[in-house]
Amino acid sequence: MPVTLKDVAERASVSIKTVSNVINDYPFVTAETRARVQRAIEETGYRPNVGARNLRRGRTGFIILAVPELENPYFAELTGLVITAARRREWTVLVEQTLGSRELEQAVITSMGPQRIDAAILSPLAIEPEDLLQASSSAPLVLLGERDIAGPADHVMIDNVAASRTAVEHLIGLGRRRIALIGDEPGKATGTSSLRTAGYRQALAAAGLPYDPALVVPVKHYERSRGAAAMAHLLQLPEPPDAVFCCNDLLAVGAMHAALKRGVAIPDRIAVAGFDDIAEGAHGYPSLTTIAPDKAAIAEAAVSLAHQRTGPGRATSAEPQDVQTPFTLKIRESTAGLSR
Amino acid sequence: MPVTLKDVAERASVSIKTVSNVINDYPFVTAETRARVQRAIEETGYRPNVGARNLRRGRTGFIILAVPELENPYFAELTGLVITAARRREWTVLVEQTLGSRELEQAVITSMGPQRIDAAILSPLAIEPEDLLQASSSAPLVLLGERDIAGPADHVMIDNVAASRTAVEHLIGLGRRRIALIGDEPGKATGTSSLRTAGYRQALAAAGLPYDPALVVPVKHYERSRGAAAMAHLLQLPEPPDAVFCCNDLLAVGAMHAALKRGVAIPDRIAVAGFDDIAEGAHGYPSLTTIAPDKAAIAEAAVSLAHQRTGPGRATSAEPQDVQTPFTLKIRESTAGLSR
DNA sequence: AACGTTGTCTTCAACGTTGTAAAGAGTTCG
DNA sequence: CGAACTCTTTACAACGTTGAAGACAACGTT
Repeated sequence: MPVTLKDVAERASVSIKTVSNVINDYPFVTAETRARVQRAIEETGYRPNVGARNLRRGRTGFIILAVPELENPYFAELTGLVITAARRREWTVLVEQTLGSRELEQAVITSMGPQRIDAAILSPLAIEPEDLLQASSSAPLVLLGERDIAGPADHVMIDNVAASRTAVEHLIGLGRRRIALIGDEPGKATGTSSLRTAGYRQALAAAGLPYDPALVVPVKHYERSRGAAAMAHLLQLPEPPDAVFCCNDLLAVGAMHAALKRGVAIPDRIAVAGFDDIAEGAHGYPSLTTIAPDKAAIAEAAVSLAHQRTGPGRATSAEPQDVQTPFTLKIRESTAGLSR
Repeated sequence: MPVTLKDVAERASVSIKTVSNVINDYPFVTAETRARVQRAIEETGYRPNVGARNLRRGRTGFIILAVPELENPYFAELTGLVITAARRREWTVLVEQTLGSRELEQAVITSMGPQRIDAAILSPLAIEPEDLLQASSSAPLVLLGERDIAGPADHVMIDNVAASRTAVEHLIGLGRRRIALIGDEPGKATGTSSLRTAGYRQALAAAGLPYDPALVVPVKHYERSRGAAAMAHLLQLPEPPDAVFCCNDLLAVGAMHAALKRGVAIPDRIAVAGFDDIAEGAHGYPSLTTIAPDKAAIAEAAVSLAHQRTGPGRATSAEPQDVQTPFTLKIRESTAGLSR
C-alpha cells in the first residue's frame, strides 16, 4: 500500500492540505508544523503520486520522443540524452519507435498514443508537409531536422548543408578528385538526404570539380547493408571513386566493410567519411572520419523548446522557433590513414 | 481542451457512467444507446485519460525498464523489443539508464523513481544480494540474468555457461589451442562475467587444454576501448593466443580493431568470438562470430513474468520463477575466415 | 472598543475515471 | 394483482492531489 497524503496528515495531526502545503513550499506554515510534517513524511516514506498530482494540475508530466528506431546507435544515444535533459524539467520521457512509418509518425504529431502528453519531439522520416497542418490542435511539437517543412512546429537542427560541405571539402583537401556520395533518396525533395546532397554538390562546385551523377548512389534505407551494396556498386564502375561521402555512419560502416572485403584499402584507395559520429565508427577498423553533431545540445534544445511551449507564457511566442546546434568534423583513420 | 467523458455524455444525452459502460464493454447497454454513444465518441474524438483511469483503478500502467546504458547496442535493441512486448499488455515503458551505478539500481528495485510503477525489469550490473532483500515490499521485479543472487525476484536468462562453452568449443574445433578470454571481472564472484568465464574453463577442460591465467584478461567495463586495450596486452605476450573469446561483442569489436591496427590478421592469426549478436558485429570487418541470445524471447518473457505478478492471481505463484531463453552460435568471418 | 490586517490552518470542490448500489421500467409468475 | 425477477440507466463516492476560499487567532490601528 503506497503512503498517501492522508497517512502523513494523520501521523502529523494536521490536515491533508497542510501536508500538501509543506510539500509545495507554501510560505505560511510555521516552522514548528513544517518540521512535524517533514518528520512524518520521512517516517512514512511518503512520495507524491505524480499521476494524481498532474491530473489535478492539468498537465501530464510526459513528453514523447519518437525516433525511427533504437537500433540505430545515433538515436539510441540521442534518446539517452533526451531522457536526461527531460528529467531536469521534471518530465518523464515516453520512447516511441516509428520505424519510418508515416502512420506512426502521424500518430505522434496528433498525440494519438495511449498516454496524454505535454509535448512531442519527433525525428521525422516519412511525414509530408500536409500532415503537419492537421496537427495544429494537439500538443506542442518539436521536430529534429531542418525546417524544409512549413508548419506550426519548432525545429532543432544542425546546418546539414554546411556540415556535409565541410566533410566533402575535407576529402577534396586530401587530394581526392572522384568523390562519390552514398545515401541519396531521389524521391524525396525534402529531408535530410537532399540537404546533405546539396552540401556535397556545393563543395564540388567550389573546388571546380565536375558533378558526376554516376557517383551518386541512392539507397532505400540508411542501414549498414545498403551502404555495403552501394559501395559494391561503386567499386565495379569503370572509373571507381577515390573517396566516398556517406550520408550517415551506418552507411559508411557498411560501405567500408564491402570495400575491405574486396581488398580495397581504406583510405589508400578509397577514403570514406560519414555523418553522425556514432561510437561504432570511432572504434571500428579503420576508425571513421565523420561529422559529429553536438547531440547533447540537440537533446537540450529540443527539451527546452518543448518546455517553453508548455509554460505559462506560451501565447507570447506563437512564432515557430528554430535552434541551430553546432557540429564538428572528426578526422580519423578512414581518411587520414592508419597510424601504426 | 481534451475531450472527456462528460463531453461525450452530453452529446449523446446519457450519463457519464453510461459512456464509461460502453467503453468498458459492460453488457447491459441496449444496442441503440451503444450506437448513439459510439457515434458521439467518434464525433468528439474522445480518447480516455489513462492517467485518471489508472488512478481510479489503482494501477499505474507503467513498468520501468532499467538498463546500464542505451549506447550499448545490445540494450538499445532489447529496449525496443521490451517496449513492443509491453504495449501488447497495455503497459507503457519508462526507460531508465543506471550507468552501472549501484545507487541507481537500488533506486529501481525499491521503486524510488518519480513515477509509480506496476513492475520493474532490471538488467543488473552493480547491485549486491543484500540490496535485493530490502526491495521485497515494492513493485514486482524481474531481473535479466542468471539467478546467482537469491531474492524475491523472477529471472530471465540464457544459460551463460553453456553459451560461452559453445563458443569456446567452436574455437577449439577450428584447431585453436591457445585461447584467451577478454572480460573477466576478478572482484565479482557473481554476475555475467563469472558465468562466462566458467563456460570458458569447462570447454578447455573438456578438450584437455591447459588453463593459463595469463590468457584471461580482466576489464573494468564492457566497452570497446577496454577490449582494444586487452587485445593489445595479449598481442605482446611472449606466447600470444591464437583465438580470443570476448565476454561481449563490444569488447570483441574493440579487440579486433586493436589486432587489425597492428597488422594481425583475423582469423588467420587470431580468431575472435563475442557474445550478444549486436548488428555492429554482424556488419563489421571482419564480421563477428558470436553467441546470439534470442532477444525477442527475453523481452517477451520479462514482460510476461511482470504481467503475471501484477495480475489478480499473484498470490498463487509466490515462488520466484526462472525462465531460460534460447541462444544460438552465429559463425561468421572472425572465426570462419573471409570469403572472397 | 471596533476594525482591518496578517498569518496559519482547514474545508470544499474539482481533475477524469470507474465500482457500488440503487432507481426506474418492463416482464414473468404465483 | 402484487411480488419477484430482469434489464438498463443513473447517482454517488472514491482514487490522491491541489486551488480557492473560508475560519480563526493574534496583532496593530484609529
